[in-house]
Amino acid sequence: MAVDAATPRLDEQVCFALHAASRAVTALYRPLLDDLGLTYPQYLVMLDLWEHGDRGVKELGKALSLDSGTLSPLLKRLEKAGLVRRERRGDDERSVRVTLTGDGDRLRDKAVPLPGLVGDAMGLDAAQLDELRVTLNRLTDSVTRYRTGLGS
Amino acid sequence: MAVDAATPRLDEQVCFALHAASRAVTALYRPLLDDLGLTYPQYLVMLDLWEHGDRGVKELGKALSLDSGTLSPLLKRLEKAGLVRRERRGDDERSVRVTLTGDGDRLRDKAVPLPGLVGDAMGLDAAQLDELRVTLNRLTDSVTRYRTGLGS
DNA sequence: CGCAGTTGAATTGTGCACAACTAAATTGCG
DNA sequence: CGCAATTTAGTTGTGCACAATTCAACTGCG
Repeated sequence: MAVDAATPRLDEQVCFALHAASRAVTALYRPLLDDLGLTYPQYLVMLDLWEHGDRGVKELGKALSLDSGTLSPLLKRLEKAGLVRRERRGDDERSVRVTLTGDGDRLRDKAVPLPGLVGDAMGLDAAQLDELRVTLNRLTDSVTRYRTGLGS
Repeated sequence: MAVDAATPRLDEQVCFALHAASRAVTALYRPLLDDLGLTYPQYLVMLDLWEHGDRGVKELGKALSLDSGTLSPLLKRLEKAGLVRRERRGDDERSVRVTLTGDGDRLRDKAVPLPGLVGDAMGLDAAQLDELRVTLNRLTDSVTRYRTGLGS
């Protein structure tokens, strides 16, 4: 074999395929989310709030794997847009509770059709999408465990 | 069915699984790439240069799906780190040729083991990784075509 | 009670992603 | 040739990702 046989090739890297796919999907969402006045990460936060209604910053961070350095300014922008309220909890002044406003709650209706549209554009059938999601979640779990110490 | 049956659920979204997986893999690379003095996007650029040796900014952008707004400052940082040279072409002064320096070329050896390490951490066997890569590339193509006009 | 240690959010700083715009070089057409 | 249209990088501005730090609020232990 040639000496450079081991040189990593860009188009063979799963990591690059992952990176590219993620950016492509975000780019597909962008014009749709523009109509709702949201960015993609803001949309993920709203999805969580629509589902759970009432969250601490810490809880959001855990659900989305984001830290306060990302969430704090993002939540301030959502607050400025009138979609959420942020208030210190009475029982623990350290923690901030994030709540949907009326506008934030109503925005949900406009968001309902998005996943269907995006799913269609992916060019995979329901079974393939399901399998992909399962595989990606396994990969994320595995990588995260690996990364956070435990070797397996 | 309940009125909220259609509310998109975060953990059912393929887009979120993609986003989370991509960030988890980048986070796994980070400490490894720190040893090479590279960030993950810089590593992708170096992969392309190790493979092709000599590239215009435009070519890099096409290969990595990045525009000059991202690449220009990134390439300047690589130049400052002594890994690449940037020079205007003689025959077309608009275009900038990016070349590896000796240090940039030598760094390749240190990068060879990375994909193997990361592949292991993903917890999937070779066949699953291969299938995942193919599926992601199909998805990216499909989404990109959809996004850039042609409906199919 | 008092204080060390922990926890939760925010801030700061670096770098990427991308849209919108600028500016220079080149191409091609009348 | 002369100029409009195109091509190529770079710049500016906004927002996300994340490390490192700060600070206040809380907890628990002596």
